[in-house]
Amino acid sequence: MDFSIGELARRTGVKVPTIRYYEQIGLLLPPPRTEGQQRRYDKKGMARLAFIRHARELGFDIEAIRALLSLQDNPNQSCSVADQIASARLDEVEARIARLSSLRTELQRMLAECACGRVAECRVIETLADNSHQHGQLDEKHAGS
Amino acid sequence: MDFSIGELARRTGVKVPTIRYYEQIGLLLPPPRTEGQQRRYDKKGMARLAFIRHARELGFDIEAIRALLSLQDNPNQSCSVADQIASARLDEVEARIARLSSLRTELQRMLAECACGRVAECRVIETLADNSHQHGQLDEKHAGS
DNA sequence: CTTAATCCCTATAGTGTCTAGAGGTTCAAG
DNA sequence: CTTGAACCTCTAGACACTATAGGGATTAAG
Repeated sequence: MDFSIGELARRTGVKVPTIRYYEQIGLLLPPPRTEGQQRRYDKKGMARLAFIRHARELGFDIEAIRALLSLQDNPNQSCSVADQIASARLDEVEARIARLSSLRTELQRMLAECACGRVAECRVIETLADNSHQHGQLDEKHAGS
Repeated sequence: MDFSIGELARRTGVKVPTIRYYEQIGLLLPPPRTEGQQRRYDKKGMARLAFIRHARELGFDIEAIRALLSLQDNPNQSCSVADQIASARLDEVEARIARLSSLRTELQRMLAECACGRVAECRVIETLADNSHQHGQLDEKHAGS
């Protein structure tokens, strides 16, 4: 009914050192140990790790996950905070898609020219170098693998 | 017509030490200096930096940006080289768009289904806690801030 | 022309999120 | 009871910044 860190890694797809790292930074609670100091996990620990992994996949940063976990831990409060976190993330994702789409168009244009044997006149910089940018925070800095 | 590093930082939203860092790693060419060794930038340098910033926001890593800039820097290089770089980047862009689109879908669904009541019924939390997900690779590792 | 405030310089060290390695210990299969 | 895979801690490295220290340059006011 309980299993080692390697088994947990296999079941969740999170690497062993990463699991230890999450424990170190307090995302995972220290699990019980065997006599020989090896970690033993149960279903609950596994669910928590799966939650973290899924959230990381969606691009939430560690602090956002910490917040989401604390909501999960006391489920009697309103979920508007969770909503807020998720919709902020959605906004980011949508903005990103829009920009990537215009970059895609430009790269396609350059490739099309190239195919015609013309020396591509590269406008990648102009594509993204619009000065109508907002100086918001850059994010997704640390989306994990 | 030319301006200091601080002014450039203000205009592009890239922090001063980051600009110096980009110069150090060769993404930005060393600009001319004043008598007193202070950097002076012009419009062209600014466009290049704005481009780098946007590309980082979109999640390109430094090496990818180096490749994109090299398209810009030597427009006379053989079409096949440019083609290779551009199409590799295009693949990356399209993969990124696909990934973000599915994130968007999932985030939208999470939010739509959340009646915004107690956390206990919160779809956002529930969706993340759902352990029936596949163990795909995490990506977007180097999305910029 | 002096002075003070503000900016800039280099160099080094620290951050977050992992990931990899060394060197040693524990566990489970046989 | 032996052996080999898996575990342990600790340290260091990768990436892309970010902050700090200690000092010099530039600019606006007086």
